Amino acid sequence: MNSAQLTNPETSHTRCSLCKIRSYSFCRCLHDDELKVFQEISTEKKYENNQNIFLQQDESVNLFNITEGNVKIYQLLNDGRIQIIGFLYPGDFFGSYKNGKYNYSADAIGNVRACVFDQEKLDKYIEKNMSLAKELLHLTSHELTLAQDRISVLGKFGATERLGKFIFNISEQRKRIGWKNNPISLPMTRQDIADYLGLTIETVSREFSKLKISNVIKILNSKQIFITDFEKLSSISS
Amino acid sequence: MNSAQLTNPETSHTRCSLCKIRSYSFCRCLHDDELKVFQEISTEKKYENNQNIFLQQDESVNLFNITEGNVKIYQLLNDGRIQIIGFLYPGDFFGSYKNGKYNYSADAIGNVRACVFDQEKLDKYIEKNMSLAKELLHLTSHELTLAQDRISVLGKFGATERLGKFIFNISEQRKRIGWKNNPISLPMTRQDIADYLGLTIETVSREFSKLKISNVIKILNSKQIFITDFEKLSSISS
DNA sequence: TAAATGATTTGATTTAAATCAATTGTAATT
DNA sequence: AATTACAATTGATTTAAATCAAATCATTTA
Repeated sequence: MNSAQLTNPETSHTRCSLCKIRSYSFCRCLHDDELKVFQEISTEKKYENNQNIFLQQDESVNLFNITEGNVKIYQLLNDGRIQIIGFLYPGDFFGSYKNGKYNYSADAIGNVRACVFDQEKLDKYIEKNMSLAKELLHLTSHELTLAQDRISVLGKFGATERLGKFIFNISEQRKRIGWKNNPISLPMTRQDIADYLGLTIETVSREFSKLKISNVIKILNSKQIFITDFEKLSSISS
Repeated sequence: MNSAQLTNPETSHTRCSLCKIRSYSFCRCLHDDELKVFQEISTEKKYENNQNIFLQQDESVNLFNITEGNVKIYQLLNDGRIQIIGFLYPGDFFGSYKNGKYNYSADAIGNVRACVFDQEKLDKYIEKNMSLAKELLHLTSHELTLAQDRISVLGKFGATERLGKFIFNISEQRKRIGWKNNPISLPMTRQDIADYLGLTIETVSREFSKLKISNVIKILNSKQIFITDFEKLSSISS
């Protein structure tokens, strides 16, 4: 459950240029010649299902970029409650910090590969590459708008709207990264969804059943759902 | 309620160098010689109480930096509900956007002065100034951690914890910008606090009363509160 | 000063979601 | 196939916060 594996260094000289998710990732702004230098400052690591990537209280020394699989980032409140901040997908980067500590913990959902950057090295590289600095600024700014939208969802939406928007957003996100967006797979558990939406597992389950009964979705199995009525789903999601 | 005033251009050549809040603001990273060029790309505007600064559906052409007063940024949901994303103070910048539109609306609370930047001009300036680019990246990244913390509050905290943390945070923030942090003034209305905390005005009012009865705070008047027991307030805020 | 308006507080009732409890479903292990 | 363990669903009850309603307080205006 610990100690991630490094990929074979003999193949790593072409790692970035072969990377399938680069066009969704912050490194998309780099030219081929820049890429050769850039890939020297990161290594690819593998994580298995439920493996912890870092904890909130850890010294924040790395930044991560998902190349394969899903990651959940979450805050543990001091009485044990969990709030999942986000589910991350290939191309997403994570590892933001406050006062030298990470601002959340991160766990792998399923098998995960990620580019791991040393924060100081990345910082030095950014210093010499304005386009990367601007790309990171725009991406972080975009992350901020997503977080702000989520504040509205948690502050004002009811359970039905929350789950509706959750499913709708996942479908949109799948389209964006070029995956099939109809039967969609939900890699996370019901408990994870509940901890993400600020609800309990029972409420989430009931809301899934309501969506099923009102013919908005079909539940193929607990991790595969088919959206029957996009129109209705969209209107439920406010 | 509209059309903001420009300050006298004859005094503006020293505006940035005289600016009292620069040490809390993103422009703090600029040297005196850089400042002379920098202040050419912004103008200072005044807004009065409740005046709208921009709307969510507006084309996002400007970025703002508060020099005086308070601003609330909020999202209007399509059925009229309001979620206040944040209360902003001198030194805070705002105006983040998604797809060319602002991601929220912004109103003045009381009298406000703000530096107004043309987004394109600022972008061009950033291009030539790496330290400003990095400062903005770090600041945006910090904003993101604050938004993530707020997601946890709205997802998992009850009414008592929410108001407790709200008061506690304001006190901390006042300390940070060098203002007195005990009798603290709350420039916003109870309705605003409710819309910020994802509660109703009645619940907020009841929670204020509970804090008063349990001798955590004294309510001097509805907009001035004195914190009697920081220890207890801190523990309530989880 | 009185009237009027708006903001805030307090009380009574309702409701959406949490909690408590049991059951069903699914996958892994022997 | 039976056993175990875990995940998900469904039902009954409780509860925290919303809603509905009225009273109080503060500020502006006549």
